[in-house]
Amino acid sequence: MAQLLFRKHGIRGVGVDAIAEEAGTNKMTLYRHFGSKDELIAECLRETARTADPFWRDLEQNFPGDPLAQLHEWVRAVASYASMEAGGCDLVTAAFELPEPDHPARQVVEAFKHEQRQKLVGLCRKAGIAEAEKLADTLGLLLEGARVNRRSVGPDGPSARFVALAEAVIASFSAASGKVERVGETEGA
Amino acid sequence: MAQLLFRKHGIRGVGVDAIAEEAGTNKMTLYRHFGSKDELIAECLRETARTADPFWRDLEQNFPGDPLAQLHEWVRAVASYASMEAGGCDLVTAAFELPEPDHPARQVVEAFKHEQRQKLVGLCRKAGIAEAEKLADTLGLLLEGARVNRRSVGPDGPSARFVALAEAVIASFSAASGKVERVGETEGA
DNA sequence: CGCCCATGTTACCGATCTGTAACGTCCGGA
DNA sequence: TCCGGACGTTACAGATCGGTAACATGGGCG
Repeated sequence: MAQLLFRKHGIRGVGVDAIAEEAGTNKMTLYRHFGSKDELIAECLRETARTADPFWRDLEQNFPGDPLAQLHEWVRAVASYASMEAGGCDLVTAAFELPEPDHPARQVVEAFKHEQRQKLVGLCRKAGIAEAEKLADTLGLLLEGARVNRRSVGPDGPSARFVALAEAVIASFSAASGKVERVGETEGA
Repeated sequence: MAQLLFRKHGIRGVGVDAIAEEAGTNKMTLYRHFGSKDELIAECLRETARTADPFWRDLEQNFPGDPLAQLHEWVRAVASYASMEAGGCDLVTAAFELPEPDHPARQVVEAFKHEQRQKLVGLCRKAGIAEAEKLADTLGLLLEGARVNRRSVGPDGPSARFVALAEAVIASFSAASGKVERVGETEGA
């Protein structure tokens, strides 16, 4: 997958020749299929975005009818998903590296982000959170921040504590929703 | 400032000629001063990082001896700081665009991130927050996520609600610290 | 077999990029 | 006035990149 190359050298730092070689083919075939490097990038991101679908499917399948458990599992799963190095973060990286507002990759990124937010809001709502959108946005930004922080300062920074931080946020929103759960579980420093 | 060009076209999308023209000089002078484009980038980021110093100075100066007020002002200020388009976000962008682990710019980014985290932890501690590091990391990741989200999906996404989300988090940590303040202030959708 | 079409290969174009060389220019200080 | 150092300008080298043209190859199918 070309995403590995993009991650290592940056999208602009990878030539079409390198992509073709990594894909086991050659440049001409790539151009016959995608027409341009920008379209190739967009298709790569579409495929990356699709990796989130089985993720949500497993969530519903492993905890059917228990949205609160799904929410907690969401936290755990996104944290461990490829050590937070893949998925949404690659899309954000692309958005950073391709600032042109009309780049085909940007529509992919925006659609993906909007879709993930909607799913997370729905999960929070079904879990009985009063301020579902507020919690979903908090968790979404926390996750995005964690992924970005990991990429900028390494895996030993604050991103390593994402699960604990997210769980604390969920606990406070659950408490505010009247559902008295165990809150304030603190982990060792 | 070359950061404007970097923001518009990406670091790798801006040639040294363009930087020189924007700086009102020419390429040779830039090379005579910085030696290479990578060093020029690093120096740009160092200067960008320095813009955070007067920010913290103003915080201490406007609310002397009131760390809790400084914490709330921190939230408000980082949200409005250049509409969240500058500062730390440029450093993160650079880290994304320059994946080489030994690039001189990466040390600048890591040092800046670590320094900002230490300052925020200190502020939370002085504000009487029990789990100061936990709150500081939550706020830091929230901010990072908000800046990144704004750059990837535009200013109308979840990043627009950063202040409300951060305030809610601070309130929950304040409540957990025993300081009974007004919590759960909700803003209109 | 003979055809077709997807793929592989090579070479190339034009543009752009980092970085350098050589030379002209100008200004401030002794 | 003279000199030195910083700056400006032009041209260029070497490399890489996106994208294209022309042609060879090979396998599936009638």
